[in-house]
Amino acid sequence: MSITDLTFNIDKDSKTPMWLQIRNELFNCLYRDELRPGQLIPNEKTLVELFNVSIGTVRKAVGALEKEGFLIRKQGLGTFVFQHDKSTFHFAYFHFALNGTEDVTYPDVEFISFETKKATKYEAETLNIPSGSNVYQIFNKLGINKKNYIIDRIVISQAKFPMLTEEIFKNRTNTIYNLYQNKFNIFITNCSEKLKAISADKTISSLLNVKLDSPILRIERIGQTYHNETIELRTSFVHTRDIDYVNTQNSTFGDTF
Amino acid sequence: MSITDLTFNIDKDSKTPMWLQIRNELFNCLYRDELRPGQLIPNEKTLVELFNVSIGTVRKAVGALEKEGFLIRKQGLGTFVFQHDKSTFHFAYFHFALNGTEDVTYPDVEFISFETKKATKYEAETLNIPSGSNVYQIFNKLGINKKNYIIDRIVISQAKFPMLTEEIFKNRTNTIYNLYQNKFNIFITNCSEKLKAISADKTISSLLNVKLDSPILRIERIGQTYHNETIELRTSFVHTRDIDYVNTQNSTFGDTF
DNA sequence: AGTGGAAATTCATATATATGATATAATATA
DNA sequence: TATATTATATCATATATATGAATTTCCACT
Repeated sequence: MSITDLTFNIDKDSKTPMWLQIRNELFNCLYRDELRPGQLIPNEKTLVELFNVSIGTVRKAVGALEKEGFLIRKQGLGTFVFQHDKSTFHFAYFHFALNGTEDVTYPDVEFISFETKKATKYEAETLNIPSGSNVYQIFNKLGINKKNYIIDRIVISQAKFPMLTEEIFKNRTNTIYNLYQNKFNIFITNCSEKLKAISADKTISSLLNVKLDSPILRIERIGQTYHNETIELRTSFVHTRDIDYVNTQNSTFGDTF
Repeated sequence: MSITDLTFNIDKDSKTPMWLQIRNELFNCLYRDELRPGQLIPNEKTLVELFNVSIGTVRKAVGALEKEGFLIRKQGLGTFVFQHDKSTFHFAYFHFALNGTEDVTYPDVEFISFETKKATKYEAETLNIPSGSNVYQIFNKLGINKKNYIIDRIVISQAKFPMLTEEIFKNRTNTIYNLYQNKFNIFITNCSEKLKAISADKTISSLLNVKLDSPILRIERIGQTYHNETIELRTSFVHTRDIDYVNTQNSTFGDTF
């Protein structure tokens, strides 16, 4: 089923602007997977016919989704659905820079372990799965310039990643979100992070090679899909002696006004 | 000197689009203070005459500055220059939420101390002032629901805030950035934060009422103006037992692609 | 087979114009 | 005077259209 076979009804008299209706219809196509990551979407002329509006209105709708990051426009080529990739990963979800710099460099990732276990109460609640159901728990070690600073613990529902094995995970040739996207048809669109300072326990101190009770930055990240279904719970334990968690907010505004 | 008295030259043959040229001209008016915080800018028709372009081009330029947060459009009223205010502060620069919630509430602010001192080497470098020159150092205590969780230490150049006194600072009726804006004509437009986990020293532990060596989240925030002149160095020491530093990134992207 | 250039495709910029929505100001009316 | 109505100003949405820029495709020519 191609998107050009669908019919869309834009209500000219609705109180929501036509461009927003079109933006929402396109968004739903992304959500319903009628437009897949990396795919070329119909050109502007086709969209004009599909939605029966003028080209300016189509451009406003597509422009909105582009600003939101769901679409990528390329002059002379076409407009594409965003996809997770090494090139797009870079600054999107990795926030660390060496002391005194602002440069967020690509981390070295080293696999530690992959296991199946029962979800804790918190994990089950967060992932919105039955209490005690199976989850995969994966540990990674991340570093910069050959020095390890971060332990990543990933928890995902087994039910949502049915055929995932340690081999598949380890042998991926791209980012983890790219693996979710390409092998499991799960597309992470937004993340929320909560940071605390904690003391290193025995496990963390040995993994990060720091003293017991050293101050550690703990990041709980929740990765969600288009409609805020929580897919991944990722906890990072960071030794911040040599690196900083960097958060730059340009301009005058936060989330909303 | 009103902006309507100025003449602007938009080069129709330039490789930079006309809308961007207009956006930049308007931005420079903000930067040069020809358009001041809170001020109503000329209406679209006037801008059309001023720049000698069509209304669509003007709207694209203004729209860009609106997205960047420098301008606020109000239908039926006009377009205004953004200003720092209690209402705009709320989510912009305060990132903390009580455990288990996502709600970033307005903090209680309690004044601790105000003093003049010589800048340390790091402070002088960061603020780009001569080593050893005078700075104000201000301590505040921030809390939520009557419980204090955060110690804020503000360092600003005395030279840039010539007549600032403890009284003026304490008696402000709005946010600190509003004080900078209205009394000192200094407008903070962007912030960059660097976070680390550290151990509470004697001072911090007593101020935050925690044990010595408790894990503390330290945030170094740099506040800058339109053209990235660093104005303020603010260090927050946060007891994160009951609160989280929250960082939500909607959509798929970080700073850039 | 390889190269260069023209053509086609697609998004980007820009103009001109009309109508609608929203907030304020001015006016008329009770 | 107080209230309701009308007018005005301003931004928002939408259409129609023309030209430009970037990229790929294709074809003629060597």
